[in-house]
Amino acid sequence: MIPKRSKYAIQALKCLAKVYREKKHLSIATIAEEENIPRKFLETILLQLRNGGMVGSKMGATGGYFLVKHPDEIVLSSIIRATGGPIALLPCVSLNFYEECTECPHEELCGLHDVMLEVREASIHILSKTSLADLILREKKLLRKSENKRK
Amino acid sequence: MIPKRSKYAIQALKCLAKVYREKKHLSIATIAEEENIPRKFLETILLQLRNGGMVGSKMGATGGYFLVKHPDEIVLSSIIRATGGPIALLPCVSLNFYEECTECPHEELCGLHDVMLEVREASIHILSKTSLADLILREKKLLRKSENKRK
DNA sequence: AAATATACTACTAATTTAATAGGAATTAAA
DNA sequence: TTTAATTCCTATTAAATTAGTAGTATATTT
Ligand code: FES
Ligand code: FES
Repeated sequence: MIPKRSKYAIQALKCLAKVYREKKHLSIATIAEEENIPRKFLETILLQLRNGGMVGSKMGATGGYFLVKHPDEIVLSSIIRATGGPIALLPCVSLNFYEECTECPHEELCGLHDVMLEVREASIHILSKTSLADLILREKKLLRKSENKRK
Repeated sequence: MIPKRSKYAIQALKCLAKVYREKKHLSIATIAEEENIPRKFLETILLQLRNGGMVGSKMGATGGYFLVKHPDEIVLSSIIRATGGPIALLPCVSLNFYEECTECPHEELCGLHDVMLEVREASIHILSKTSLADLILREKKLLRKSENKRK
């Protein structure tokens, strides 16, 4: 499971992606309300994303946050990583939260390690080819599909 | 990440799988030492696996645990599930730990949900085709490979 | 009987994550 | 130049989860 922090980050960035073309920026409060995220919590998340160079901010009244890259270029795996979420199922196969398995004598000889590497690769493959733009596109498709059903 | 509990369970079952043919059973203490797992913790894990019908036990002196199914038929996904480990990256796409996303208005219209479903499917696909027997086989292959390298 | 196991339940400790608090700094507009 | 709106930053608290332990009952073999 990824932390809520990472999920909230994805939601917030999706929100910003939607206004990217108009070069608008959104305030924390706006995003928090839109996406049902606790405002103060979101504040720390956006700060983290800004320090990680994923978003930009403008201070003062009428300030806010905005994407610094095109929604096509921001992929889910980097958002999860930037917010400290592990993708792998075991620490010994995690790129960013690597920890040795004290109970396994040799990582290179461990069958479980080997399988979990494959799982990680499969997950990362999907998460790093899916961008914010893709996410929005998917939602449009899902909406069309559900409208067709209703008929 | 899956809990340590699940990792320990896989290790312990792999241990039991290795003696399956000889119809032997192993004591908790033996497995704990072999696999570097805290004995008392392993006790609770094996109990859970027994209550879940994955292993059998024999009480009393010379007692111990043994597999009730062939190592070919016990797959990683069921071990992880039996020990309460989530495989999905979000509760809203978890089969066994499902929880609604309070912040997303409609699950069917959520792009993130959609992507995370794919990730879950990919992970489960690997984990449910890998059995204890496969794990042991993999380790044999890894050993051969590392021996060749050393030459 | 003694020794060696599992069965069971409850508890404690440790860690992590989620969320909040509160004020400083910045900017735009009244 | 004051006021209102906003980000910036750090510390703290609260909540939840997980890891691990303790202790005793029960069963089986020798
Ligand atoms: S090395 Fe990590 S599971 Fe064995
Ligand atoms: S419904 Fe779970 S992420 Fe949107």
